[in-house]
This record gives sequence, C-alpha cells and structure tokens, in this order.
Amino acid sequence: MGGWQPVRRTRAFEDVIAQIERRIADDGLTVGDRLPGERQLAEQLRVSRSSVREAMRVLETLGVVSSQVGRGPDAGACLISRPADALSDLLRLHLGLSNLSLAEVVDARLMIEQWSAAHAAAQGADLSAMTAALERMDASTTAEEFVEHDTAFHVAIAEASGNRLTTAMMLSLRDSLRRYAVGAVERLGDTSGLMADHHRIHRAIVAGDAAGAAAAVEAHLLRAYPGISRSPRAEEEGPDGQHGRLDRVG
Amino acid sequence: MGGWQPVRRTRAFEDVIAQIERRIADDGLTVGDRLPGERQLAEQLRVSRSSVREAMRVLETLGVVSSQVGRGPDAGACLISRPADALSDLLRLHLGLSNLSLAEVVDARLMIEQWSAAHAAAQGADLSAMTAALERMDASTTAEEFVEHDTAFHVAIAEASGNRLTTAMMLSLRDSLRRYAVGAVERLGDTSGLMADHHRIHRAIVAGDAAGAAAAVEAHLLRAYPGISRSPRAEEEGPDGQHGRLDRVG
DNA sequence: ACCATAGTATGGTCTGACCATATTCCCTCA
DNA sequence: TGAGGGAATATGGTCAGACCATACTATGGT
Repeated sequence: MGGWQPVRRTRAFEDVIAQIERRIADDGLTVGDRLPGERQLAEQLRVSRSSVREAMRVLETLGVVSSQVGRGPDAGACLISRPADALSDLLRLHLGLSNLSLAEVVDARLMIEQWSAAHAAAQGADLSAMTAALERMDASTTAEEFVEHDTAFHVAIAEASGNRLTTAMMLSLRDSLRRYAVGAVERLGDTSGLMADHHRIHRAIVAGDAAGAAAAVEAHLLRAYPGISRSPRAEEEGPDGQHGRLDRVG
Repeated sequence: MGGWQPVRRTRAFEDVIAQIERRIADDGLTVGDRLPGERQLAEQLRVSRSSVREAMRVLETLGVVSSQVGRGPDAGACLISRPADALSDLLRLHLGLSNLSLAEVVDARLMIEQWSAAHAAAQGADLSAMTAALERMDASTTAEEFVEHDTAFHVAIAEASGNRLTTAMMLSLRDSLRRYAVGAVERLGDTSGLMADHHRIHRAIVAGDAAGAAAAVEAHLLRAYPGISRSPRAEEEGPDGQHGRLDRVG
C-alpha cells in the first residue's frame, strides 16, 4: 500500500499567509493597499487573532506589510515592498551564525557592484546622486561619515543599473558590511586611494566604458578588502583561480 | 528645548529577537544548537509566550530557526541556516506585488549564473553533479521533468563556485522562475538547442575557460528568455546598451 | 468658528487554558 | 528476565478573552 504522504499539517498562520498571498494575486492588490484589521481577518478566516498576528509578523519580516496603530485612514496593515530590509536581516543573522563567511559576502558584493557599474556605464543613467556623494565624501572628517557617503555612492551605482532586485541586494550587502567598512577606513587612515578609485569608477561610468567601470570597481574592492578573490573573468591577470579568503577582518 | 527623540517603542517580540541574536553572537551559538522552550524563554525574558512565538515566526521566516513539536532531544527550537528558503519567499511575494519585474529577476539570474560559471571554471571544482544532471535531462520526457534536472544543473554550477550566498540566491531565483521555465520549455518544444547550450557551458567549465563559460551562459539564457538584456561586459557585441525587457512572459 | 473632550477602532500585550504530538518512564504480563 | 503497552510529560499549536496605548473622529460647549 504505497501513496503515503507525510502528514505535514499546515499551521494556521501559514494558511493565513497563503490566503493573503492569493488575494494579492487574484484581486491585484499592490503597494499602498490596506488589509482588513486583525480582528476582522481572524473572524473571516476562522482563526484566532494570534494566528493572524503571527502571519503578520512573517509578512512584515519579508517586507511586504507594515502595521500602524491608532485609528484612521493610515491605521492598520498596509502593503509595502521593502525587500532590502528583509535581506539585511537575513544576511546579518546568517553571518552571525557563521554559516556565511565575510569572504562570501564580499565576493557577492563584488559581483553585484561590477555588474551594476557595467550596466550603469552602458545605459547612461542619471549620475547626479553619484556626483553628490563623491563631493560629500571629500568633505568628510570621520570614518563613519566617510562610510556613510561611500555607501550612498555605491548604492547610487546600483540604482543607476535600473534593477531594483540587484539594488536591494547591494543595499543589504552594504548594510551587513558597514561595521567592516568603518574598520577598513580607519585601518587605511588615508582615504585618498579610495577616492581615486571612486573617481576612476565615476569617470568610466560617465564615459560609458562598461569594462573599465568593472575593472575600477574590482581594484577598489581589492584595496578595501585585501585578500579577496579576483573575478575570474579578468583572465588576463593570470591563471590563479584560487578562491581567496580574507586574511584580516577586524 | 531640543534633544527630543522619536518615541519608537520597540515591540516585545523585537526585544526577544535582539536578545536571541545577542546570545548567538556572545555565546557562539551555531547551527544545530537548541533554544529554550517557548514557555521558559517567556519567563526568562519577562514577556508573554505570544511575544516569544511572534519572534520565533520571524526567525523561522529568516531561515535561522526550526521548531519541532513533541518531546525529546529533537523537540523544540533548533538553530538552522537556510537562507535560500527565505529568499524564495521574498522573491515570490515581491514578484506578486508587481514591485519586481520578471526582467529584473532574469537579469539578476544572468548576473549570478555568469559569475558562478566563471568561478567554477577558474577553480576546477567537482563537476559530477553537473554531469549527472546533464544525463538526466537527456532522458527526460516531460517539460516538468526537464526543468527539474535543468535546475539541478544550474544549481550545481552555483555550488561549484564555492559561495553559499550566491548559491542561495541562485536557488531562490530558480525557484521563482520555475513556472516561467516550464512555460518556456513547452513553448520551445524542442530542447536540443538548450541541451547544446548546456554542453557548451559544461565543456567551458571543464576546460577552465571562464570567459567562454560566461558567454555560453549568456547565450543560453538569451535563448530561454528572448528579449532580456545582454551583459554590458560583452562590449565586443556592440554599443547597444539598452536595458531590454521581456516581450513575452507566458 | 473653534477647541476640548468623550468615543472608538487600531495594533500590542498578557493570561490561561486546551489540543496534538512525540518521547520517556514504568508497570504489567509472558 | 525480557518485551509490550499504556501513563506521564514536555513540546509547539491554537484559541478565547481581556486590558493597554495610540490616534483619529465625532460631539458638544464656548
């Protein structure tokens, strides 16, 4: 007698999520639309308010709903779309669990940033945000301040690529690496090398030189995180394809 | 009278998460370790069990804890690390909200897959999983079956890159695109072109040809998703850097 | 017309109970 | 002595009901 299937009870809050997701798909709900109140939802779905609340916590964690207390048109649960927040939490926790190494995160950042810079160069996007961030970086006095505008510069590159998914990934990767970035800047002491990299990246993007932008990004990250692997696409630099690991992280 | 700060009460479940995260960092908790029971945790943290449960739902959503009912050494909450599951939920929901386009997801997949293939080629990883998936694809009879082994092939490429973060991204991207992949295979009817691409990718990786592997991946995705943008790194193909969009998605 | 107050709907929190599940313990019986 | 089977128990899952803080809304008095 085959055909057995694991019991796999679906929990109440999972049903709630599934039904909300189904209404998003069927009714075409989108960002800005509001969900019924927790009590009303509980009654309609025949579950307890606790289960509705657990579903809300999940959806909030995934960056698709936001809840406001009080009363009025702005109160209650509202559909949003903030994938970067969820990604940041994800990376932070898995880094803390030591199940992702800093080298893997930096490698991923290099991948995304090269791709973004190349795309931004190839399609001539709006570069005012990048330029403004460059100027603010020059005027910075502390490492924290520098890193803040440095982040803005690199995020501007990601946004210039026109892809919201890779931009969200970039945002959350930067967020996870912020503490290391500050340490790296303080360790270097002098930011002139980093700024030279930035201007080289900026020039390449302005000139529409995709390959040059990618190369500049790689040189920049290599300076900020010495010991990290190179992109194997740059095969002219040699056959050494060893997957490098950070030798200094603090 | 300045110095006011927004009230921003932190909710109870957020405190619970913060304290669990702090214990992960301080006590060096890692995958496989167990958390106290919900009742015990509630008592220790002086919050209600509901708040502890909401925190658990969040951590479960982020792929860092897993709960088992019953009694014994396997019961209770256990630390895990499954970022891919969380990423899949994230992509699925944000795609449903129409706040991410299919083109953005496919672009991101092209980025990760080119990077993975290039890395895999450059560092000569274990290729048995890729080879096995290729053989199974050849033996497939239905589109679903083909896509299943096709996924295994592409995930094997990601794993061969040696980066768990990009592998998790690849897994979740494939998961989100599964329905479209099946449709694309059925639309094409003939899978010989796709298989030729696969063998070309495989040959390039085996030969350690990073640039060739990246080019083969791009050609493959271009065939599977016609109308998607090319990588601007391939500048020898022409100055057209237009960010292409899918013209057929069903 | 304006402002203060009561009303009310919202999410946030807590308590306590009960259920289903799965292990552990221990007693009974062969 | 061993094995089988039920009771005890600890776990997460669910529910009901209450109370609080918040923030808008309606009402009434000035």
